[in-house]
Amino acid sequence: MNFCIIYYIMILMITLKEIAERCGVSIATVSNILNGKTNFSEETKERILEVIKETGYRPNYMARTLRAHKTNTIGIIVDDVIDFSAPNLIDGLMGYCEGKGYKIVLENIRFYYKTANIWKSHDEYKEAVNKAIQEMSVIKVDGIIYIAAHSRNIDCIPKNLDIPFVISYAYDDLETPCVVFDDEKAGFDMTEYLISKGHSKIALIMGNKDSIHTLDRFKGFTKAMKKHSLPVNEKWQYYGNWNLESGYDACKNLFESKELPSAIFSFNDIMAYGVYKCLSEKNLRPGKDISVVGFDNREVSRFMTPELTTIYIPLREIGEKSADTLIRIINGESVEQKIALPCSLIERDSVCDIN
Amino acid sequence: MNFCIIYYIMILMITLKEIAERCGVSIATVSNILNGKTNFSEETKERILEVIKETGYRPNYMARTLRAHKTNTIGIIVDDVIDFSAPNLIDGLMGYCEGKGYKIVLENIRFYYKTANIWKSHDEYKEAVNKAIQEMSVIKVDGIIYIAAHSRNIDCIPKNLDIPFVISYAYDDLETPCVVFDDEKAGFDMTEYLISKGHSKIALIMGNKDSIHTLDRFKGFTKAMKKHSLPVNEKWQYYGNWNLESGYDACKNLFESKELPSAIFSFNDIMAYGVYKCLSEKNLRPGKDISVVGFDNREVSRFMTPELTTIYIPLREIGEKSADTLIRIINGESVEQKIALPCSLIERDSVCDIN
DNA sequence: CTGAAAGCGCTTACAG
DNA sequence: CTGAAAGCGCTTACAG
Repeated sequence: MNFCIIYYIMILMITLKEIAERCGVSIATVSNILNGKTNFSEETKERILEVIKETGYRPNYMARTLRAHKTNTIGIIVDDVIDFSAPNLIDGLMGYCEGKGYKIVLENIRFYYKTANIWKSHDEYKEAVNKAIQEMSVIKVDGIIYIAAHSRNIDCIPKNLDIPFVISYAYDDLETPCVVFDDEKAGFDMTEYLISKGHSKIALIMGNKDSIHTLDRFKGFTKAMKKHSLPVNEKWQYYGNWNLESGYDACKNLFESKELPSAIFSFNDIMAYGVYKCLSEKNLRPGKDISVVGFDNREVSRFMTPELTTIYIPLREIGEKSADTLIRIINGESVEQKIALPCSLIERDSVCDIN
Repeated sequence: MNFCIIYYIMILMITLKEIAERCGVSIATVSNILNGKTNFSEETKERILEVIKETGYRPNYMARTLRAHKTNTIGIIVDDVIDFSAPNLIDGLMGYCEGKGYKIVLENIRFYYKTANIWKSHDEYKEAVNKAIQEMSVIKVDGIIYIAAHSRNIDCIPKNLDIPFVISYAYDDLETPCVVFDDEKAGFDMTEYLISKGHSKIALIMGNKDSIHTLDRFKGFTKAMKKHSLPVNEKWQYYGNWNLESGYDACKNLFESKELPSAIFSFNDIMAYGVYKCLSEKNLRPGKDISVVGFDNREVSRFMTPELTTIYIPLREIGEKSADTLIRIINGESVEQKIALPCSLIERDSVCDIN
């Protein structure tokens, strides 16, 4: 039965005109009823609705939007779909859009892939984003959401762009609305958690020095330490580059210090895994001899032994909020310029209470 | 400079008519030149191309496709973007389409999310797929690719659908072209690899009993054993459900056998991780006391200690091949009905040579 | 080599 | 309460 209806649409391609003929009315009448205009006799209205249902008629999208200037389509430009945060972000976003009757067009910049293999300069990246925006503009999307792979200043969105635009997981210099998560608070919360477990000697394995994520998490850490009047040992602060090896190396260096910390706060789960590796070589047990925490709640964090205490980033929620914000803009409502969603701490078994 | 061009398009919205006026020719002439028709005086052609470039004119997509019936858009219907295989599949596919000048529209069925939370029956799923296909048909995509989350008979594609259609990562009863990977050969290869390392006593921790993946990998295993005239011990064969716990449980049960195998072939990496867990409780070292191999090459396989030997599934290649197949169909070329891409074995440190 | 005109399938004032 | 008509921005025979 379902199938029959589909056949109709695809093979017969019924038009407004035919519906009108079958009902003995004008196409204007059918169109108006279809668009929810009122003031029609119940009789004609019912007859038309009946025929529409029978035939499985669906308006021609191209014709409609050629006139009506609204496509009910939202464009997503994503830095890279293979980034760990992208799927959940996209899922949250699409789930929300679906509920509101929007279609999704996707452009994949392939940021990681291309920076590693193809792109020679930042200009090339900018050009790719511009091209993506142009594509979106050609098909007249109602709005665009840019999904970044990491927090940074997105500097390639044209000023005065007349398409509603929202940035997800990053921000820009202009007044473009953005939805991010609260790195600083997460850094603060994790630090306070460690302190609550009796840890005052906390080592840091951070990300790249110029990363916004590094900066903000560090700010949160510092605030928490200050709040509890705890001294911060700069010798225990390392910069990594988010990958396993850098976590491993940092941990190794750490053990050359005279005094050792009781806990290691790694700014992502992958580096925390490097720490585990290093500890195991030294016959030290994470969560027993020394506490370790991560960030991101990557799949690997559940598979580590002991399971890693970490920070959950509300990816799905960021996606939903981004979509909500964009749709508000489309509808002419006012929105906050910057929305920072809170993370939450996932307590597992990698921290011991030394109180 | 880039930006200026964009502004033009978006704000001024130049039309064919205006180009024609500026050049002192008819819109038909401009349109024809734009569409690569020949037989025009070099002079007019140059003048028109010049003005088009100057103004940054781009044809109105809606108007063009309303007439021309080709959208250069491909629809992707994906079981679930948050499935582990989806991002690379999508990436491969989009990379290929981009190169060929196609746009991508995405529909996310949210298979896992919905089966777990919302969907009550298979019919609801079918309806969702039908709805997605309808949406695609309304916007007149040139073709559709269905990306499945696991191999199975996709039974909800309308027969005689007049839109080119390709199934990725699964297949159907009809003659719909599909691109999958060769589970059986991968099972065979892994088994032969273990045999080459001196293992003849091989335990199996498989997936669900009715899974195509389970069936095919098992078939490959059996073939390899037979080829080398090795006996198969059915007591060492367990069915899991792909998750950590089932791998753990199977391993635990295995150790109640009188005789123990020298290697365990887990049909995915996650269950292999459960095996690692179980072994560590028994103070047995994977890769030393007993060999373990997995399947999928999930991120976690690189993070296990010792790193897991596993099977790489050519996700990106499947995506590319699917796109290639679809575009061939769109262009009226003939294609193979079923394409099975080979996997490859990734040798790491979880197998010891006992020759 | 170039252009007038019909038409793709709709929406939207406007008239009655 | 309903409909004739213009028009969205293009493409495509067809005529010259």
